[in-house]
Amino acid sequence: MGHLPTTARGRATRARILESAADLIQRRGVAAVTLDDVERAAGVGRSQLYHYFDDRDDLIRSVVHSTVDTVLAAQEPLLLEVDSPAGIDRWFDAIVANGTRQDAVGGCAIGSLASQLSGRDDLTRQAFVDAFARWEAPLIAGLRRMQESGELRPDVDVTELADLTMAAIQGGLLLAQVRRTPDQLRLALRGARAALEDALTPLS
Amino acid sequence: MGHLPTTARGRATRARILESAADLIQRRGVAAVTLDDVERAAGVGRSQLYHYFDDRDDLIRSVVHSTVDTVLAAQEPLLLEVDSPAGIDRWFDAIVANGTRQDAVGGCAIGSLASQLSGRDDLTRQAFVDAFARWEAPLIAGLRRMQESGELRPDVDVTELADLTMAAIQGGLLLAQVRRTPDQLRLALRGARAALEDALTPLS
DNA sequence: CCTGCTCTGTACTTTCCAATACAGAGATTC
DNA sequence: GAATCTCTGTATTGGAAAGTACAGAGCAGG
Repeated sequence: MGHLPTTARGRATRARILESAADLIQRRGVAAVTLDDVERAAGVGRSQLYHYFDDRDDLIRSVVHSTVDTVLAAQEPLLLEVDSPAGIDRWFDAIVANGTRQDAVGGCAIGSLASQLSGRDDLTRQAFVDAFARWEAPLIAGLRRMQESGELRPDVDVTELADLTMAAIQGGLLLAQVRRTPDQLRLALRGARAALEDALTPLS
Repeated sequence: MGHLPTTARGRATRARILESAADLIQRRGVAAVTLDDVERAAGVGRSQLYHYFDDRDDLIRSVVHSTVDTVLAAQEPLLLEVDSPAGIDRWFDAIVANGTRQDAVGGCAIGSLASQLSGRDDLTRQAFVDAFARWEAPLIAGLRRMQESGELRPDVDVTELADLTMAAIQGGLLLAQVRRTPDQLRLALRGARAALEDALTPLS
């Protein structure tokens, strides 16, 4: 890992590099982004890149971590409320809305990176394992609260339900990316929603 | 597109190039595969590559088409029988088995390519739209037969059910690739299976 | 101010890899 | 069996992009 900045200016520069790189990668894919591109987009020189990052691979890894943090931070408020059907609906709606943004190519920022890079080395793959685990944790916690409060049948495995939901999200986003329409994402989420419905306790 | 081979030897060489390239790409990702790699793996010289393909991009496009054909051909016998719960189970089992193969990194050959390349140009993206459509068609047809025979409720939208299933498969395979375990794939498919179960006519 | 640090700008070197050139081997037709 | 295709091997070129060198600017503490 390259030098971490100590001054405010340094932090701003490093952040700007990561932001630009993440944006470019998100749009064009990891392979199609050169260091020159990043420099131009971030308005920095070559020396800055190598001041803050060891090499290109280090930059990519940093982008992965940064992207994961950004995505999770953006969803955090919603993820804390996934302990009711209504809360889950709000979360799903946000995912659909995000996947429908005009500027977005569609697809999941994390999922896209994962399928591009998880075959690279085990360290990188592990980063995605962690990312998905962090993403799933609040969902599992929310479902567990629902189970404890009696909303969810006690015999359902909440981790399985969460895994199933994550798979639906990822698959839906991938197909939405290919077809450039959120329809299939909506359907996939509806499927996950149905699985949740099944796990609810029959109306008391 | 480069010259199509006219002799048996030529066909064998072209096929060997495509096979090696597809294998390398599947394992390392499109970006990490060089023409030298392909040459070495296929045991051919540089001139062969440029004899059968215009340039690198043409080779990649050809790999995409070839991969789609291979995957669909491999599943064809099972896909023709997805007109009963048992047939669908057999299909799902095959997908899980395929994702669990020792040599396979996991992930869907088509899905991985799609998320790497669908952002490239519209022509490439369209290839994946077609691929998924071709893949989904026999499933839709099977479900429709089930509906006509009364096995499936008449009010369910079979294309929605098929879309949902494809999303589950893709998401499950992506997560299986990241976690290197088929567990999540199995769960995702179980979710799709449950959605199907819901659509069956209540036991007569 | 001056000393030592972090940070930045530019020009250069090196490596890698796609693409080409060209000659030679193998096949096919008449 | 000569002529002309298709196919193959090796060596080279050209360009792009990663990585390096080094000097200079900005900013702290004494």
